[in-house]
Amino acid sequence: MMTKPFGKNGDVSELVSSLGWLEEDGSSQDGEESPDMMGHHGLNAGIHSCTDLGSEDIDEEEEEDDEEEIGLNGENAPKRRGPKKKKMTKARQERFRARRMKANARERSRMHGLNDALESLRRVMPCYSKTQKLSKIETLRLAHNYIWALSEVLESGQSTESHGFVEMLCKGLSQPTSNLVAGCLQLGPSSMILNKLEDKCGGPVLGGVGAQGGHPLSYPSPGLPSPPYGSLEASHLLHMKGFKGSAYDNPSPNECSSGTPPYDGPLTPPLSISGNFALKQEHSPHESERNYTTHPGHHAHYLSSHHYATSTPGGLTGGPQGHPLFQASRYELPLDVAFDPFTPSHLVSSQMGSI
DNA sequence: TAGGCCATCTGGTCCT
DNA sequence: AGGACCAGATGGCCTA
Repeated sequence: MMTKPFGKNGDVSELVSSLGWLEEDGSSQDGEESPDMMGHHGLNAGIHSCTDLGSEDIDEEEEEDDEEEIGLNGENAPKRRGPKKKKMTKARQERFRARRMKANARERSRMHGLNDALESLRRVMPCYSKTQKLSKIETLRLAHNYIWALSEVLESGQSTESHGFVEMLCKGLSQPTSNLVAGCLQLGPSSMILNKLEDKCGGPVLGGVGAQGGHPLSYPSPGLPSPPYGSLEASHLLHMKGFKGSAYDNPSPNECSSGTPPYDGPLTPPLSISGNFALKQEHSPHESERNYTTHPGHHAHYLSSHHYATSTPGGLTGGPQGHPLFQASRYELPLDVAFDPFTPSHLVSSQMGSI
């Protein structure tokens, strides 16, 4: 397992040793579940945790000191005052290990449950592919956008086939994910919007297009750990170009300027979840599993070399030319990618009905 | 090689 | 006391 020496975060070995993690010769007790794993953590955490653990077991120490206590300082060492120095007897080590292993198993199980839930969420996302999984963060963002977009549909009656709908879905997503979503939607180019945006912003849109092959609507996102996060909020696009009456008339605090956080926090959707969605319902429940077989050749390569959508900066257009929503007229999708904005709706509507 | 994403381990905190 | 939840740390894997 993880075998990393102490020292990166400070000298923990002394602390560990004082607690009995190390044998007298200083070697680690055991391998996989060795408590020396604590040394991997920050020094502060390590210190606190170790000392806490020490005090925690003081009670039982009384009963075991007799059996295995080893004089660390030798026979002639002066007796120390104050609280007894904690020693990790073998029995305690065993108990600790058992406890820790149990906790680890629980934590694993918990995380697996979380991942299962995330996978369930992926399946009801507008764009689902078994092989090209959305990353966790992208899944959550897309889910957020999806709810938001559907709410907007209810609120304004906007078509789910509009560019705006896709733009809502893509808001704040990484370029690859945006490409995936837009590609799945099979939307044609919309250079008009792009051009107008460029006019407004006085140049290539936020450095996203051309040279770096970024999302035409993307802009730098210094605050986020992940790559090209940040497609320009759809509302910015349409609002500033006078798309009155659209779903994007809601004011946005952001303008067409640099430095705007790509995922600007709460996009509180209108809470219009009381009724049923008036969406296309003709898809069978299994349609989300259908395959798109547009360009199998490319797909094979794509699928073999990309696991997560977010790890494909070139996106589904397979190149540096940017977002297919505006720049491509055809899309290369993974073989098993399944998208339509309506497929999940049968799930949504059925679930909404119970609300 | 750097960066992104992930699983896992771990200790702390809170709750029952 | 034990479990759930959380966040930090770490290493592995993969891709550009």
